[in-house]
Amino acid sequence: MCGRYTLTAPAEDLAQRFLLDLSELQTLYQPRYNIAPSQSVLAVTGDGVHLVPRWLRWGLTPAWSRDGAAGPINARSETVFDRSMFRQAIRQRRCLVPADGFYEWAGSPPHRSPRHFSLQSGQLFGLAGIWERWQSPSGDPLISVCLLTTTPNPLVAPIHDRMPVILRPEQESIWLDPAVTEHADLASLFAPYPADQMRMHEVSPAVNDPRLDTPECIRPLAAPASD
DNA sequence: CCAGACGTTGTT
DNA sequence: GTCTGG
DNA sequence: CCAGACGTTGTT
DNA sequence: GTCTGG
Repeated sequence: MCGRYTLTAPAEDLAQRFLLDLSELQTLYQPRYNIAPSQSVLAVTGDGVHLVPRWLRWGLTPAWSRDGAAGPINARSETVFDRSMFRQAIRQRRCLVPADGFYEWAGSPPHRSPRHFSLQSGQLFGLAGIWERWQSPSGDPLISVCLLTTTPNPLVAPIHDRMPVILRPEQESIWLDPAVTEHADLASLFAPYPADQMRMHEVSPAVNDPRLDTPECIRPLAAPASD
């Protein structure tokens, strides 16, 4: 699945890749090496014409929530159209969550071993997300987001049995098109991203602590000697 | 009909 | 063990 | 996802 | 709000 990710690119690259206004982005954006659930994350939504950046809480709080508690951080793409909790959002409130890497943990406690996955090109990519708005009895609306997951590709499979849905650039306009609401028109987007275009390396368990948010999080562990 | 849940992951 | 917070 | 708290009363 | 279970 996807419970941590990175967005380390400079604001200029991010603005160019997702067609966002740089000056608007710069007011809140800073590179992140350890983005965790419950935090405010950058998402890109579409109104059919423009791309709109939003800062959303990671952990979906549906409109009918009584207390506004954070909900699921992931939704299974295989069943997202069937679940009442996601039904409205998957049809009407899809978004991209910009990232340039994500973490998965291998093994069982107390020997869990984190890995960082990214594109071989090093480029930014868009994770498939859905969002919801919850209105507190008194106060500002809470807007939250949830990331879709799918089956792992051969690179991820040895580490985990799920991986996030990564959209290819040519799929992004379909994903963000409000006129598209049918499962049949979106199901093909949920395929695992090709393994031969991705890379992985082991990182320090220091990334376990969500308070650490530095380049150390993505630094490859020294590879074991091999000759 | 009403009541109550509504999600995923991983681990034991 | 389970829930909350980041 | 992992880390850390998990409680009340009364006092400062 | 919407779906499932009784």
